Amino acid sequence: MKICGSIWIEGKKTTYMGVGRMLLLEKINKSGSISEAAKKMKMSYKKAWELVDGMNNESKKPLVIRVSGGKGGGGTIVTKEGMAALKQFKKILTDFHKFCDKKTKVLK
Amino acid sequence: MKICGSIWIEGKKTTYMGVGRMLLLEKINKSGSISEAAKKMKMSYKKAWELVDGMNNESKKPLVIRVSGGKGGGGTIVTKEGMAALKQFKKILTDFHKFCDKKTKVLK
DNA sequence: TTCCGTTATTTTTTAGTGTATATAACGGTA
DNA sequence: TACCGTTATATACACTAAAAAATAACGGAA
Repeated sequence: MKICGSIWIEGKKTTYMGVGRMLLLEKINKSGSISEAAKKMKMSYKKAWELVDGMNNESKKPLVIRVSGGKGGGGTIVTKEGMAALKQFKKILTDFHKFCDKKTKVLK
Repeated sequence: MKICGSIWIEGKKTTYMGVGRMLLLEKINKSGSISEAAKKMKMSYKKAWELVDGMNNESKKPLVIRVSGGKGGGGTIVTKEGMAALKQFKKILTDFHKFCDKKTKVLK
C-alpha cells in the first residue's frame, strides 16, 4: 500500500503548470524547438503546441517565446519567467512527494 | 492561480482507496445496495461494481459484503474494515487539502 | 413453482481525446 | 526569387474508455 497522487497549478481557464508541462518546458529549453521537444516526449506536435499556448495564455508574461520563419525555420525559447515557473513548480512537487512518503509510512 | 491535486492509496494491482471509492462506500453504507449507490453517484452499475470488487481484492479482509438473491433481491453492506478504511482515507484527504491551501498561499 | 430486486457478466453503443495527415504561414538566407 | 525547417491550423481517422443495454444468476418468500 502506498499513497500516490498528482498535483498541478490551475489557472483561470485551464492548467497553468503540471508534470507534463514541466517536462515539455525542460525539453524545449534544451532543444529550442517545440517540434523537437514533442518528438522527445513522444507527443504529437499539436498537443505540445496546445500545452505551450495554454501556459502562455494563463501567464501575464509568456513562459516561452515562439518564432516562426527565419533562420533555421524558427524556434522557441523558454523565458526567464518560464524558468522561474519551472523552479517554482519543482519545489511544490518535491514537497508533495515528501508529503506522500510521510503519509505512506503512517499508513499500514 | 491555485494548487490543485488528487490523492489515493495504491494497492498491489489497482487503486485501493480514492475519492470516488470513498463517496461510493458512503452511499453503499447508507442505502445497503450497490445499484442504489451507483444511481446516487450517477455512475453505471458496472463501474460501481468494478470499484467495489477492486477494493475487496486489494484488501485482506473485505470492505464490503455482497449478497445476491434472497430477501429483497440481495444487497451489500460495508464491513467494520470498510468503515475504518473510510476514516483512514478521510484523514489523509483533509491533510492533503491543507497542504494544497498552504501551497496556494505561498504561490503569490 | 413463480416472483422479486439485487448482484454478476457480456455485448453493444457512444463520446471524447489524441494522433496522423495535410497545408498554410513565416522570415531569414543564399 | 527559391529554399528551408519551424510554427500555426484545420480536418479526418483511430483508439480508448465509459456508459448503456441486455441477459444471466441468485435465493428467500409467497
